Amino acid sequence: MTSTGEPKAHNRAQNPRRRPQVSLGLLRNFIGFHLRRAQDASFESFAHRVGAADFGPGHFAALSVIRANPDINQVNLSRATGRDKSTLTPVIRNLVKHGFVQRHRSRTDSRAYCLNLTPKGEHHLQKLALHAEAHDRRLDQIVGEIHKGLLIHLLERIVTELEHDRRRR
Amino acid sequence: MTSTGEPKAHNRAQNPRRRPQVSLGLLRNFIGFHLRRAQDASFESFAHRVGAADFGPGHFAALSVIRANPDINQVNLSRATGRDKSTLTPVIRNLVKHGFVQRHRSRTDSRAYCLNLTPKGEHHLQKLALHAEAHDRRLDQIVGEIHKGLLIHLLERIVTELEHDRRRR
DNA sequence: CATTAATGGTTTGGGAGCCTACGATATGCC
DNA sequence: GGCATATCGTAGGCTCCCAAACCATTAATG
Repeated sequence: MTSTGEPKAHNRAQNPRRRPQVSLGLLRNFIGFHLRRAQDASFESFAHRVGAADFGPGHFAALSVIRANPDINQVNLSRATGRDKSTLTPVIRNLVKHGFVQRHRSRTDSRAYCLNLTPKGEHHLQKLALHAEAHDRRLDQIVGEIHKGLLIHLLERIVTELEHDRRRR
Repeated sequence: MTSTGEPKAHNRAQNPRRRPQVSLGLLRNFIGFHLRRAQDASFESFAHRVGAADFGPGHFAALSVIRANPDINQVNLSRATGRDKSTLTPVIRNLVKHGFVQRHRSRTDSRAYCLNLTPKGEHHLQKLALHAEAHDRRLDQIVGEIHKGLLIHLLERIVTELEHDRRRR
């Protein structure tokens, strides 16, 4: 009898306002559930490091990929970061407005834009990268240096395999 | 020169409409990024298995925890599933409306509700669990039986450690 | 060429989630 | 008992995301 909704009065005196012990039931062994929890926690931690004044992780991902792929267009950027292209529209508008990204039409395909970092964007990304590295060092510390490679490998396998499933439908 | 935005005409003939090779840059080694991708992929795969007709993973998580913790209240449920209590309000309303969950006021705390599965809810959860187990078996297959325990352990460590950091702020 | 199909980008609509504020009740401390 | 504080549940507002519809342009096919 766990009685998580009906607290017993007698043990509140021994240990006031303690968190009740809640069982996860079936969820306990489900990878998907733990993925979600870990992702939420990681996101929150990163956002806190960067500070609400700056931008969210989405901006960091976009800047990072744009930097690594000069003249990338928005569809390829969206595929690389795993966000829908329509999600990227306001993000990029913001980055351009702040002068971090410069955008010009492709000369070989007049539908597409070419995205590039401005010097200001480079500088901003470097600043963000400091936070991101600190964040990642903390994660390294948690999972252990030895396991980091394995963890990333497993996560990548999950992504590629499930997307492969999806394509086969 | 990767040229992701300016496709060269001459290699399109050799290999038409292939996906351009995009570098992740700094993101490559960031655990947080891969967590997000894996979570997205897992979520999408699960949702597809269950089918849009039924409910999403959030409902499955709620039902699973309610089943494992009779008379649990909404705050404890929200903490166990990692969702804000206000997020749970419409979810629970839905579950009650469909007759999966029964809700009554606690007799020792008239603010709180006591949540329990109805027989119909039990049956529905069992049906969902079949999908969830198939989904999880696929994930087991991807990460390998050997690594599953380690993966879940690492994900749990990330959650507990980062939440510990948060509490120390 | 002309017509059809595919692609890049934006807009719109809806869902899910968080945060804040609030009313109602409970608890702690005089 | 009486007041301050904490807690349970809900409502409103906001952000983020995806999916579908759409326009403009490009590629494929006859």
